[in-house]
Amino acid sequence: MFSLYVIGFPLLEMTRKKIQIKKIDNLSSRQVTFSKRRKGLFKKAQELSTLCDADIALLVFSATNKLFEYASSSMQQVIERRHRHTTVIRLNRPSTEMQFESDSTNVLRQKLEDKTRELSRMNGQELHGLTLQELQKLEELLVRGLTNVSKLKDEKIRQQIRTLKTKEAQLMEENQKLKQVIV
Amino acid sequence: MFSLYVIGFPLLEMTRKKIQIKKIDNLSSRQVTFSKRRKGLFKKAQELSTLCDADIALLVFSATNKLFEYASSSMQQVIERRHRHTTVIRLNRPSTEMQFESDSTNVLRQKLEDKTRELSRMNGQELHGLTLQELQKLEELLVRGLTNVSKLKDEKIRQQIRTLKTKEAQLMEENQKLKQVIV
DNA sequence: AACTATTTATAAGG
DNA sequence: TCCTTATAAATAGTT
Repeated sequence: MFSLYVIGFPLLEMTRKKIQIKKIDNLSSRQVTFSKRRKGLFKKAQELSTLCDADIALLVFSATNKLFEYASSSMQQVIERRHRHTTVIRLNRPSTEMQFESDSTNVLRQKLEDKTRELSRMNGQELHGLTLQELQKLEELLVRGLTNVSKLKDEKIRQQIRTLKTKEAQLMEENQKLKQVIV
Repeated sequence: MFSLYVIGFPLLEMTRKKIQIKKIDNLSSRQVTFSKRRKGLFKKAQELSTLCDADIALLVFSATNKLFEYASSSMQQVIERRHRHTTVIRLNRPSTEMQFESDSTNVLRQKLEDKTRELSRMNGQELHGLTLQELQKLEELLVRGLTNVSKLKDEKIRQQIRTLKTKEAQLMEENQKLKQVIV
């Protein structure tokens, strides 16, 4: 409860401290943190649901593809509710669900046409008929997409740099050894 | 930072205390708490995602049916991933049934699939297989599209403002005339 | 929206 | 995974 301090410095430990929010390097620490924080997150979700009468769904896929989920009512229910919510708002975009089997040629043609138009719009073309609100939605969509793409691109670049640095280190080491053999 | 205590009793306040996790009766307290805790929850979700490389989706419907959502990648992606996870029986390609279909249908299907994937990618999804160069191209495409959309949107907004100002001026003029008639 | 005492979550360590 | 404990973070009640 109470720490012993001398002019702001803890006497007993220096180890427990604030962490940066970035991917934890060490695998086992990452797993431990995942387990702890996941538990905390689920608790918070269910508290919010209870306290404020909110309907909440929480889906967590671990890096190892394990699924953990919580839903205050039922997952299916929340997902469907979201679907209703978003399809009302979306631009005239047919849902992304694939129903290839039952589609006739005409339906396929229609779908293709819709997708083509939507692609055009995301490329900033065929925007004439759109209302201000629809333009705003489209803009948001593009920003989100761009954010994701940029994030991944940066991640890839960083990964490449890491790989190159590792290689560099290996080569330098090898080089050293070779030099020693020569001398 | 430091409270004044006398043998364990706070001298200054007794008000802030632990709450029970049950629905908050008072509406405005409930709303405030909803807002605060929702923010906290979303933060925790995104921290967990970053720290542990987890893919997370969080859906919150307020008691007033307002939707708040967070997804570390994309909502659609996470929901579909869950679908794949939970539906054990999933046939990717019932190829035997395709024998009956005409070529043109298959061609259409292929095209539709391509467009769908392209759209997903513009939404920042399905990016796994892409190379750095492909990501860069995609990013440029998105930036161009976004620029166009934003430009048009801004134009529309300015147009609206001009229209409103014109109307305002007309109304003021009319107003003046009416006043003169009255006086 | 801002403030702060208190509660809660959690990082490091075992 | 569970336990412990110091510290960081969230937040309940108030202004």
